[in-house]
Amino acid sequence: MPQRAAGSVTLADVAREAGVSLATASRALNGGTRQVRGDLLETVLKVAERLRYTANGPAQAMARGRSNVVGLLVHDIVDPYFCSIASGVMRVAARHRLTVTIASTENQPEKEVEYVATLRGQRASAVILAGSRIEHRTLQRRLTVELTAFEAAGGRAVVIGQNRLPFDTVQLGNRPGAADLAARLTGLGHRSFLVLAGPPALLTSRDRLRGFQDGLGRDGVALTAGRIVHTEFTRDGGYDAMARALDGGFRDGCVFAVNDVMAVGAIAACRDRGLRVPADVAVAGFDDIVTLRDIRPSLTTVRVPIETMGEHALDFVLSERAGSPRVKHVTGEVVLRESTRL
Amino acid sequence: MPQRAAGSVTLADVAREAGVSLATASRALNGGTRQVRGDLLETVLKVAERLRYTANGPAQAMARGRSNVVGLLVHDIVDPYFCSIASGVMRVAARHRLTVTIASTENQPEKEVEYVATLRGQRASAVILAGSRIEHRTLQRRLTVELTAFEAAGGRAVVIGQNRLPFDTVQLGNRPGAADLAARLTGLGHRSFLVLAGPPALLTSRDRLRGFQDGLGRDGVALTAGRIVHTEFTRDGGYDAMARALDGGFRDGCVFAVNDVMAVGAIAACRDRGLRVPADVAVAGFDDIVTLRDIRPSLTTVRVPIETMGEHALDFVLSERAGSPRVKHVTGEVVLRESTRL
DNA sequence: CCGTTTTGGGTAAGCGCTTTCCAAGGAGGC
DNA sequence: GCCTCCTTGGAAAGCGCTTACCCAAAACGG
Repeated sequence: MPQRAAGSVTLADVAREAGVSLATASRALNGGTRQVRGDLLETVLKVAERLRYTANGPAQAMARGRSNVVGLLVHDIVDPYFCSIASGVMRVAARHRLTVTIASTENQPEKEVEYVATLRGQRASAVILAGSRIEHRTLQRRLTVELTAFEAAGGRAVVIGQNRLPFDTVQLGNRPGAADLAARLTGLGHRSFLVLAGPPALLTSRDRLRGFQDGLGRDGVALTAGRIVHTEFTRDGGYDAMARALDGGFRDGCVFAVNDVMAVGAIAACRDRGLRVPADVAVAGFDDIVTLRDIRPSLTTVRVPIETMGEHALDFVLSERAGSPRVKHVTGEVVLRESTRL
Repeated sequence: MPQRAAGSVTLADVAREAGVSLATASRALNGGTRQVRGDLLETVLKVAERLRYTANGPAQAMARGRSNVVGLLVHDIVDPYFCSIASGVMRVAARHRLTVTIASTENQPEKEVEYVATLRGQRASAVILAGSRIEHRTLQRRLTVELTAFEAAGGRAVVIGQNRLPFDTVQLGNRPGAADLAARLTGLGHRSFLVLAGPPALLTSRDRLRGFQDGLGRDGVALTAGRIVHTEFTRDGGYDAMARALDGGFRDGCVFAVNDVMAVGAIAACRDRGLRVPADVAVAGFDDIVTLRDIRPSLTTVRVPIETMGEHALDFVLSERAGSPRVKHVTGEVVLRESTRL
């Protein structure tokens, strides 16, 4: 048996000191609906305060069969997109005395399954998947199984991004957002396009690419296969892909990088090759990352209410479970800036 | 009593199915030093696998008197500086099967005390304070009391930043770093300086300011009080302070913003007033935030191994407690780039 | 070949809470 | 004034694990 940790005050101490039973002390401090007589309540609270009592989280979690932990799964914690989601989640969580634990898959989607299992073990009250879904049947099926087990064990699962899993989802309108962007760019007079897309399996990237094609198609502009470059979903991915395209002879067109950090990489690649943006090459991104608003030329992009998405996700967690999975739609808004001026 | 959560497999289930006692099952799956006979071990592992058993975290934590949670306290999770620290901490944590919970004080240092208390309640194995210490006797005393209680309860406390609290500390050489920067800037020929400092109480800001003054002093350059502007430790703070300085007539000098995001704000303010950097105003920052490396003009700054600091912090957590607080020194390195070219 | 260690399985006592169940007392209703 | 209903305190049964302790059997030493 572990020795009693020194200096740790238990509920029993408070109860004894206050001259009430354990049950009463519990009800006074962390209880639910049951009433406690006014004077007793006050005494207990006062004693707890005096002894600097803090409830033992694990013990509460065990007795209740549920902890107050919300797990947030991201692909990369340094990516400002995920930071913003985390910020939204944490702000709402703090208001409801929930603890947020963050785990990063480091861009290995198979780790999601593993982390959900861990969170199930922790009896977490919810798990929020913030990373893009991917096109991978086996993996997504295993994830569904694990998430179902998680919900069966009493937790809540919420997905941010694509509505591909049978759980409450905060869905971002990637496709319409990208279509709008395409329309605005053709409206500006652009006719020759290049898309820097992420890994082919990444749904966020696919949707943005497809939406962009939708938008171009409506204006009768075609995007040939050669004008789609797949790369990493990162700044360096954007840089490399842009560099390759330029070395392959691409000039005088408009580049759509499927996210802002890739767009920043693309601009850097252009600059390193002596090309001016937007004079020689126009560049647009997606997300409107706040940290990147000071990039010059300022980036044409699609503004996404990222923090709000995190807040919505936690709202799902806090609300009653619905009969069937709910979807909260969130839309982006095109912001034209210098990087695509013609 | 909470009803038994459906679909949740307990260690007892595994033991029964494997035909061994609870103790043996426990020792086979999560046990410490005690040996389990080979065949039994194998059976237990196989059964656990088949039943998809996951240990109940809270129960383990309660039985052991300690959870495997590490709490990370930051001032603002969207700030890339803290993201990088979190990244370093999480990378090491994942290797040691530790769970990281992040809490943001939202720049209200008094919340630190509160969060440490919560973590004590969670029986967290460690708490890492990542935000800058502040000059505030009462608050720091209360924090020390709380952290001492935390360690008395068996946890580990680690501080990143200034060595002001009697706990293991990863100390960043802000003062020498800023002094080096000052030396290099005077070396470049700069003679007229302006410092955009953070809130007066923030030690990170104070140390960088003081170090900068040290460095200037060695080269016989003085910094008058009028040339120090206090502002928020953020991008917008940098913008506002720079704008005020320019409106107050500041021209033709070198601006040291005590961190990179403030420097970015300062550059934006210059641009908005039609001033060129570095031709009209030179600007330097501190931190070398990766996300900001694509800002043009590229930023002269002091490179800080931020992720490494997070890693060191967790190394402290993982190592044995020493007799007296240990300090790991980390230094910055000046990187001259375009923004201060003369 | 017997006494002494060592090895390793099992039993059961907690860890610090929550919550069910029971009982006692008070408030109303007739 | 008796019965019922409501309120609220307390006793105690867990929640799912870890581990101290016990004990049988194997290993070892002389």
